[in-house]
Amino acid sequence: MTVSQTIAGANTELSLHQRIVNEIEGRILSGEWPPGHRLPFELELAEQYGCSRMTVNKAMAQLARTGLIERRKKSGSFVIQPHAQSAVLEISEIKQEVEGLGKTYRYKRASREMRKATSDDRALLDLSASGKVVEVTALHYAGERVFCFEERLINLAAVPEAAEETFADTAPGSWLLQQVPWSAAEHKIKAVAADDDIASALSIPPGSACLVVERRTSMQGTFITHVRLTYLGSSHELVARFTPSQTGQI
Amino acid sequence: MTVSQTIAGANTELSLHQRIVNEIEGRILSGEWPPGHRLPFELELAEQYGCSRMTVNKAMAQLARTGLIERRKKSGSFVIQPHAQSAVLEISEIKQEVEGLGKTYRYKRASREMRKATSDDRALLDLSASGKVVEVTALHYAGERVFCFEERLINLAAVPEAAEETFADTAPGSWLLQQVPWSAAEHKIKAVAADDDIASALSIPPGSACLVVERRTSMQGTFITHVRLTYLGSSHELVARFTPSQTGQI
DNA sequence: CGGCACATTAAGTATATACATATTACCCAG
DNA sequence: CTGGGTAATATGTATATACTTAATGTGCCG
Repeated sequence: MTVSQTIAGANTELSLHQRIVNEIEGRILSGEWPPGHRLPFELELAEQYGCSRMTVNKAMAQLARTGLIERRKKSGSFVIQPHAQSAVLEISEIKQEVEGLGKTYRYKRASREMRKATSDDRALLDLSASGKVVEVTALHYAGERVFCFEERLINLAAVPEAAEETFADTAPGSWLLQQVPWSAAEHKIKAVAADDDIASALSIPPGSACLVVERRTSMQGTFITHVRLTYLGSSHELVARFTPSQTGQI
Repeated sequence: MTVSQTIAGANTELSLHQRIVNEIEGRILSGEWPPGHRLPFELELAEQYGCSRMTVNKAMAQLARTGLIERRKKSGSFVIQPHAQSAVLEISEIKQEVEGLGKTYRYKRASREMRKATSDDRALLDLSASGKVVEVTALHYAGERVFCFEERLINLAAVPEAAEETFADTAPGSWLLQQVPWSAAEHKIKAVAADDDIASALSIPPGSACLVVERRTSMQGTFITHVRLTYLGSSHELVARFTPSQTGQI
């Protein structure tokens, strides 16, 4: 431990390039360096911090990846104009969500059907050829109350193992996570009035406001599954957060 | 242009460390390297790619930041267990949203009031001391139709300039973007049935399902503004995407 | 046989160096 | 004054090197 480290205090045990990131981020967030402002050149910062250009470069590259600055050769680095607000939406599994509320979770399959893909199915899964699909509908309970109604389509061409699975006891969401570890997903979130089917499934009056989350999961370009989750509207909310520094960590 | 570059084809003009990121990402996404799998050591990868350890390190650091792998000294790097799905929700300004639909955008202020913060206001903005706030309600049109109803609170302690602004012609959202360039935000998304006020503002029958987005924007710990946007439910949907590679880019 | 010092290993950080690339600025010829 | 070629410049990428740090394993000695 050198003397300078002891003096530094709080910021100790942070790498230099991370400290540079933090300080620049602070200046941008505080408005000291407003959008459009040109930050010092790498060599200038290197001199200020008494380090090499490579170290500064590492910091600047990180800031550029998180979208706080834009870098132009020969011109320098500039604070970016805030465009669209983007926020990170954490979509946890329903079981965790329910247990997070302190309720006991229960799963109940309502129906399961295997069939040749209809034109509706093909639209939802972006299928060109006519393959087979499995459709599962299920209920997720929080305590005695229905929490969420699930309607799911699984593309059998992508997940042939789904033909053997009844989903009587396992929720298709967590089952699929075992089969297909990582994927890209596309979500649509909307509010709808409950139709008669949904109303009876959720035991609410027809016409009630419900939050609907539709997710389409793909892997390497082909769609695996499409799911529509219908929540009892007033009792459920999604939370999304935006913090510039963690952008990296989606 | 060397011969090898010409042969490479599609992947040309990608930096080596980015190519390494892509290939490893592919193996993880395809399931070839399942969660928990230990990837080759930096030195092994360096040899495979015929490059230095630094280059591999850059790639691995990026994968670690995006949350695809976890790195442990002396042990190696491991594919991470899939936790919660997180998706990036792009929340653009309403004007852009409307124009993206090919409709003409129009803004109309409904009311504006400056007052000492009530206890409700203080709860929404996390105010401890009793300061002043401005409350603005406004309508956003898409063509002839109301698209969205806005109810906004602005913390005057954080943005004193708001006292002088009437918001008769400028939407508070875009105005605030000028004043407070960068910030963190927290969103809640839910479905509600329109009460009488909302119903008359949006000219829909009371009880209709509406999508509500509530956003609380903070800077350096203090809350700037709270806004509730009420959309005509069935006509509007939010879209969120998850792609592992871009996690960095919020 | 148990515990602790020490060596080993893999990643983390930082540096100097080198060359590539994109873009701007400048200067000179027409 | 204008256009185009060229030099200067800031970032981008890659390398070899060196030292640090944390975790794991090993072996020695009481």
